[in-house]
Amino acid sequence: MDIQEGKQKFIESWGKMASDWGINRTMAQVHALLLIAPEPLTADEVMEGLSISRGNANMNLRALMDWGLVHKQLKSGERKEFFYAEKDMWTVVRQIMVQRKKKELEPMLKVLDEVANVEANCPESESFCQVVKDIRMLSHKANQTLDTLIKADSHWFSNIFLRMVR
Amino acid sequence: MDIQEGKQKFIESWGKMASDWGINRTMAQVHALLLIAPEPLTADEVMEGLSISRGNANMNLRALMDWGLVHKQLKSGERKEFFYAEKDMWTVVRQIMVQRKKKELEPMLKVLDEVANVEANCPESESFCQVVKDIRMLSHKANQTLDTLIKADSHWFSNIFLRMVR
DNA sequence: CACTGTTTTCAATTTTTTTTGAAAACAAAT
DNA sequence: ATTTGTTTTCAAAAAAAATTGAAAACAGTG
Repeated sequence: MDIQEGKQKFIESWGKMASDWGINRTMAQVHALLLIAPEPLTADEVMEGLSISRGNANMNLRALMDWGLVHKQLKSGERKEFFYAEKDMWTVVRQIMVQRKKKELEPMLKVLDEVANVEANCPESESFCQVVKDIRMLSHKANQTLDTLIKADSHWFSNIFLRMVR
Repeated sequence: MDIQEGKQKFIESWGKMASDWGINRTMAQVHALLLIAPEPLTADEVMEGLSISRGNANMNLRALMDWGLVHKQLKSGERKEFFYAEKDMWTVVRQIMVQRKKKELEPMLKVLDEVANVEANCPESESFCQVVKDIRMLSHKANQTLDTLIKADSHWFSNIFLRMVR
């Protein structure tokens, strides 16, 4: 396998994994392309590199910026915009946690909390209340854990892992 | 909100969260329905309860059994099959980790390891090699952590959380 | 202001994923 | 071996998600 093949494989694989996790495949491929690019790229280079349309490239670049995974760079003199990916992987992981927590975990927690108010008249529906209670507890724990991880720095994060694995 | 509304909301919300995470929404709704059911349900009750077709119900029940989240029960005398969900939430989480690790993390790791063999001639493509190296390390750590969590029992798991959050 | 290179938008199209439902397969009971 | 109640399969249909591309908007420049 040469470098070119390797890059190709990496981009594909990153896209595949993302789509398994409910993230637009192309968005992840744009991300991968920028991650391994030695220099910031223009929208045209992204279109070219992945054989996608201008609209698609633009939308996914914007989405990546919303996620805080990609940034825009303006080169003085140049009219074009350049894009580069955040390369610190701990920051990447953190941003993903921030976004998914906000968009997915928190709405679920809200519903669970609302539903838990029904629990007052619980005996009527034993198993429902028990399940809600358990999931609610687990989700709140997960939420706390995420908060902690998000605040943690990379070094601290490694420690956590070590402690768990030991 | 009454119990009935509460159940409805829970099923919807569980389905929404699942589809955000790349899991078939209906599969999660079937799961939710069985989770809160006080007794095992037949395929017909699932169809009825979620207004879905027989084929759909059957496929998603099977998928849930493959994931180890739902089990089949045969009642002696009865011709029909009954289905019930695993209700221990730690087991549910564990099974989900097992499956997703196998289907998603491991293939990605395999690709990263292959791609990493290119690293020998790395200086050619500095940023690519660096990114692969970082992601590879992080993924291997995540993999180890999952292995540990999967082996852990519920009590141990709570401890981990406490240690992290503290 | 008019020109030019660029980004953004979004309705229409394409692709992917999910769902349906009827036919086939299966299995218990007679 | 046939009937009966049930589950499974899978091609076709429907629904959802992603993508295109051309027009509009935008922003420097002369």
